[in-house]
Amino acid sequence: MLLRDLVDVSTAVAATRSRKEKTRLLADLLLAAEPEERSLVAHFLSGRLRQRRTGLGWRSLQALPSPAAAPSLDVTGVDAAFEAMSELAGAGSQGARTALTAELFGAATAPEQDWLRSVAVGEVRQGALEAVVTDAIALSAGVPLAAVRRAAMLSGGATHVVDAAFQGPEALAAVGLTVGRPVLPMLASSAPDVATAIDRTAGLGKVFGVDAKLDGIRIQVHRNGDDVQVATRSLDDITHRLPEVVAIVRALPATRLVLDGEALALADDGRPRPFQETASRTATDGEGGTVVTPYFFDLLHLDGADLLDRPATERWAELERLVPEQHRVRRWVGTDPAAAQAFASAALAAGHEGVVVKSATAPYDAGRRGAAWIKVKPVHTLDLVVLAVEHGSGRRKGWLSNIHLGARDPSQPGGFVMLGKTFKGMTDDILRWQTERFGELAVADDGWVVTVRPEQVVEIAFDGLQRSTRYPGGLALRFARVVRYRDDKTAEEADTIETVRSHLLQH
DNA sequence: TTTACAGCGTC
DNA sequence: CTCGGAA
DNA sequence: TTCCGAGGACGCTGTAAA
Repeated sequence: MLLRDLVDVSTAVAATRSRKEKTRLLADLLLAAEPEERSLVAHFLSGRLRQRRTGLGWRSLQALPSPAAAPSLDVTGVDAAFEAMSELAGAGSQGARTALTAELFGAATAPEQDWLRSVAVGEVRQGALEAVVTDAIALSAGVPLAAVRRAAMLSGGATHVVDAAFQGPEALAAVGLTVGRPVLPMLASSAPDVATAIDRTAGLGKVFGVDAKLDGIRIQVHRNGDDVQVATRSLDDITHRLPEVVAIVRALPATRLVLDGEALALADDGRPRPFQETASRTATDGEGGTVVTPYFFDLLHLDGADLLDRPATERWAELERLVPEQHRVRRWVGTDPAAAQAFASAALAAGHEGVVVKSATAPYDAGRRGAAWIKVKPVHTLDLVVLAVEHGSGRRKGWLSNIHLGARDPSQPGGFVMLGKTFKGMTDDILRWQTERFGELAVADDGWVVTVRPEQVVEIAFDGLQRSTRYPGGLALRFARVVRYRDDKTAEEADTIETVRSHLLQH
């Protein structure tokens, strides 16, 4: 299949907002592909390469050769080129990568170059990613969507099941949980408080569970005999980085199992260390000084029995039989909202991030973010001052979007210290308003960042503070988002860096 | 040999 | 990871 | 309800540049 055909479809998909129309366009292209190309085409249509890393990024794709006049590239050749780049390593590899890039992009027409750059940097914006492609796979193969979805979740993604889908419903149905092949993890939606979470997940009078929410990294552990694998949330294999987790799982009294949990670094007193320490340890090749401790909260398979479709209470019971308490997430089960709230407070007091309220009856819905699991985390707020704002891109082009946030700090030149940026929590109305407002306050514009007079106060919600080497205060906000602009406060009434530091002490 | 930076993954 | 818009 | 896309902070790794 010519790349041109794929790029044309991507352009058409981007041009319509109708999800059904997008699905139809994608399905038609899958049907037009040769059978051996279908999986690759599904990757490309999902906006992803088959290769996990190519070494290509925004920077290295800035300067490109002149585009070709006529299309000639085919999808298999493009995949081969990216594969070659992904295999480059060692001295001189950057030069070789540049040469391969020039060759590939030089053979591409202008629209093909645009698409190639987008897919390489992971920014294909066509209003359709894997979920819509999953619909398209079902439509083009003539099999039920639910069957494709389920197979995709259990095999780590839709692109893995394209061939099975085209073989028919029987082949799809045969795709099950396989020990040793990670499944997409079940996700949690969120609620502002425990009572709301209970209401949404169970309802009054029903049994539900409440898990402590640990601030570490998600791990999915598969064991087949002595063979143990550890996967991250995105199904990356990090087995070699976590030998202590491997040893713990290998010691469990079973031979075949799949566990879901969280791993984190602990202080000597057992309290969790800051997330950054866990992240550092789990991102490091080889054993570091920090030890990570696994805590499991679900069991998907045990010695030949798939537990995915069993109600949560049954999976929890099996988990309790298999895993000793010291490696299980703290869990409360009952019907009393007040007791649940007390458990949540205790979890916070123990240094955890919050809780996850869980349906007692729901199956393990791999890859889904539904009402069966609902996380609740406390929210902090500060009144900060906007120091600058960035021009938006994509659907925010033409608006001033990402704002730079400062706290009052008399010791700093200018009187403010920057704590981070945010683009979250802005409605289109707010975007319109702030575009006008910061236009009035602007004192400089380098084409990307507009510096403004520090006069506008904004109420910012955030999840916590982290140590920063980038920002002069040594602190940065985690998950900052706009709550509202405050026109009732002047910049002199905004929060100070000392107030911010006091938040750190509370935590 | 050391430093800077881009790419990539975690949340 | 969070949030708002849209189907 | 589900999906997408707007982009945040950090830290590790490998290569190029100093």
